[in-house]
Amino acid sequence: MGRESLRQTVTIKDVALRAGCGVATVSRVLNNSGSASVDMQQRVQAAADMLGFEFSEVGRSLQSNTTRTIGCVVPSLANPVYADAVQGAQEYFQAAGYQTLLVCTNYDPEFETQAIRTLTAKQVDGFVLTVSDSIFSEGLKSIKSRGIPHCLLFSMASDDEQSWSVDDLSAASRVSDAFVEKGHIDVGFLALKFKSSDRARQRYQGFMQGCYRNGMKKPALLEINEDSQELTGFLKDFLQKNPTLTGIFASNDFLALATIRSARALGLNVPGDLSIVGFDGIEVGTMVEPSLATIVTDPKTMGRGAARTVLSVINGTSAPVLPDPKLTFSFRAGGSLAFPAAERADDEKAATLSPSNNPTNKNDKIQQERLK
Amino acid sequence: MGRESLRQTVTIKDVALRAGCGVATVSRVLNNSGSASVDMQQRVQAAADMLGFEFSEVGRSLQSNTTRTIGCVVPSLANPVYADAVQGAQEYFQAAGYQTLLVCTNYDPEFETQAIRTLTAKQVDGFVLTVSDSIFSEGLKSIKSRGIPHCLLFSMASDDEQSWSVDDLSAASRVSDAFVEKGHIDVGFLALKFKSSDRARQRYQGFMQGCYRNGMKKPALLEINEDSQELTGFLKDFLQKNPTLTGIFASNDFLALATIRSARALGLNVPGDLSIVGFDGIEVGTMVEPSLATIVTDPKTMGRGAARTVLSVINGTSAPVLPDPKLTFSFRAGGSLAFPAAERADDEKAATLSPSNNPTNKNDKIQQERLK
DNA sequence: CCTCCCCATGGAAACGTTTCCAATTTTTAG
DNA sequence: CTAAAAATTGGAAACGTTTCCATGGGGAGG
Repeated sequence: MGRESLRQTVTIKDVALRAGCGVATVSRVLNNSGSASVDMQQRVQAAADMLGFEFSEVGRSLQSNTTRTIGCVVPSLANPVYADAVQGAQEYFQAAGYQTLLVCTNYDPEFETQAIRTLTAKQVDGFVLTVSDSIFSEGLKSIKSRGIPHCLLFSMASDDEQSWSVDDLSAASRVSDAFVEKGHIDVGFLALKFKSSDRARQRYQGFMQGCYRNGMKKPALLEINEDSQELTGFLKDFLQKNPTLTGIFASNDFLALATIRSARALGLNVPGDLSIVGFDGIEVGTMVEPSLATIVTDPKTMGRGAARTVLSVINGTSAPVLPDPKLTFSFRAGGSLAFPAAERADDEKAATLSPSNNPTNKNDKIQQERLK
Repeated sequence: MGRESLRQTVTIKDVALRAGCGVATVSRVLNNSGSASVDMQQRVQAAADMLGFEFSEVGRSLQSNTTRTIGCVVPSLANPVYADAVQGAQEYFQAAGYQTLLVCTNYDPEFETQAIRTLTAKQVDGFVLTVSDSIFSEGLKSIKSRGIPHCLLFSMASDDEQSWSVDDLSAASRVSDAFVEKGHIDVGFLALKFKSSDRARQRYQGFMQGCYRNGMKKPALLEINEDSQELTGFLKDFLQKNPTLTGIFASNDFLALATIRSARALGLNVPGDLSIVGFDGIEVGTMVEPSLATIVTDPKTMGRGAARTVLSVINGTSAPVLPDPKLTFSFRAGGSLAFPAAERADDEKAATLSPSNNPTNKNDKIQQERLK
């Protein structure tokens, strides 16, 4: 097509020519490094302005062996947890003069490896990443072996690295407390993409431990892989196989909301027939009726934290202290969790009215504040 | 600190040395360009593997004047519309071998300008952007004047450029139809950050036109700037100033959900005392009770489309055809919109039961399918 | 056996910067 | 006024690629 393929780009040479000096001088003036006479400064400035000159970061990168670019690898932006975390990281990087190269892996480990390889070739100065399996991740291995500064996000860290993440184990355990407080003994765990998510597995494990500790039954696991379209069918089967179940802990809030919908479609009353607890604490959880009982987290702070850590490694400054694991989450009560129907008569009012207006447990709220 | 600042990076020279040949040969072999003997190919391959060589994209970029990187500028990822659009664009770019440099402007025009400048310096090959004002955007001007391939996303395009966006005008007008069908005459418009969003302004204008066409009152405008914390207070004032209002069109779904919550906090019944309609069609809108009446859009497709357009400009291939404006949205009925209380008695059942299970208007659904 | 071609190969230039160093000019001190 | 010190300036190398071009060798056709 009629495309002018040569985008005229004005370089430091053009400026030097226009200003009648050497390129070294232009570089010094425009970077405020080294010395230059007032006259020369003006000539160079004028020439640069006239030509609309901008430094080419590519040339600079080649020379400085630095790109001021960070690779950011997350499973998906469809999950607001990651979207918020990325936003937090990006803002911090931007403020520090770094750009963010984003890749979504769609929870595919192979894709993750490939993406990390590409970003490495692009010479990113560092990485912030959520890997699907921090032990077996090829990409993470390669990053480590090359000694590229990095920080994990929502992934388990081994001893020699840092991770900003929610204490999934404790948080899930806390959920079992919430269930037992409301008299639930027999509850299930529902996860999407259990196989390819460290997080979901951690939560299940923590939940199992908590249930054990609280003397509850070992939670049955329902694992779905497709998008939640057919959730209703799966849920039906699940409930038939586990007829004594009174509650479900879903591994994230969307799944929890979808579960509420599916439960209703099956003619069940939430929380009367089935209590639901989510994980993540997305905002809409407070807007729905009944409000969603959930673990609330602060993804933006996590993202920002990971960004801080990476930059501290790059700059050789001291790393920010990771938050106390116990403060990385809090439990938010909500109308979706209440006493099972049999014992429910006298609690109905309290369960459906009070949590929706003031859903946050006071202690937990304080914790959450201190995290920021 | 004790940081090994020199990350040993193995270059093409090292490979050449190891393989006992010139750098040109290495380049040819590893790129499969030009010819090379079988023996040489093996030696080079072996050397490269042994050293763990990867091309430096920086060196390549300098040489080829191409970075295989696209700048992606959006207001925020906190809004799932943009998050989805970015994800769609990123996936398409990734598949085509391009990386995505992400910047969130937080709706700040100055920041937007700055970000575009930075990305330009980084020599991105193209841009996908949502600008806050497509007419006055400094950044957009500079992109155009430099002739950098770009495509707008959710922004009004001038004659000489392309934009993948929802037809806000028609969509908002369609909302007025929905209101009037349910017997509303006097409704308001609620927007967040009205000033700095093309979109909100377009929607208001379309809504006004639609209301006029339908013989409704001119919609009152409530504009809030802070995050929705104090929405309840603002809403109270607004309703007191406009006591005859029976419905509110919120400029996005989150705002709509927040409005429902605030309305309830004020003791109002939704939709009985106040009907609410949103915009965007986020998924949770179908999960809440009452389900949210809204305009549904397909941000991921939009993002992917913008990506396609940009790449077509870069490659000089023919641009994809933009979707018919009428197919960029559809109206989804929902329990949050019903006849006002006075006339509501006999519609109550239909309004609260039917839409929640099968919320999509049939015609609109077909349109939506064809958009993909 | 002699040409002529084609294939294989490597040297060197170019891409846009920064920075070292040497050369020249200006300033300062004595 | 002179010498030394300081400031100013430009040339050139280096960063990691790709690609143009020249060189040399081997095979095919005569």
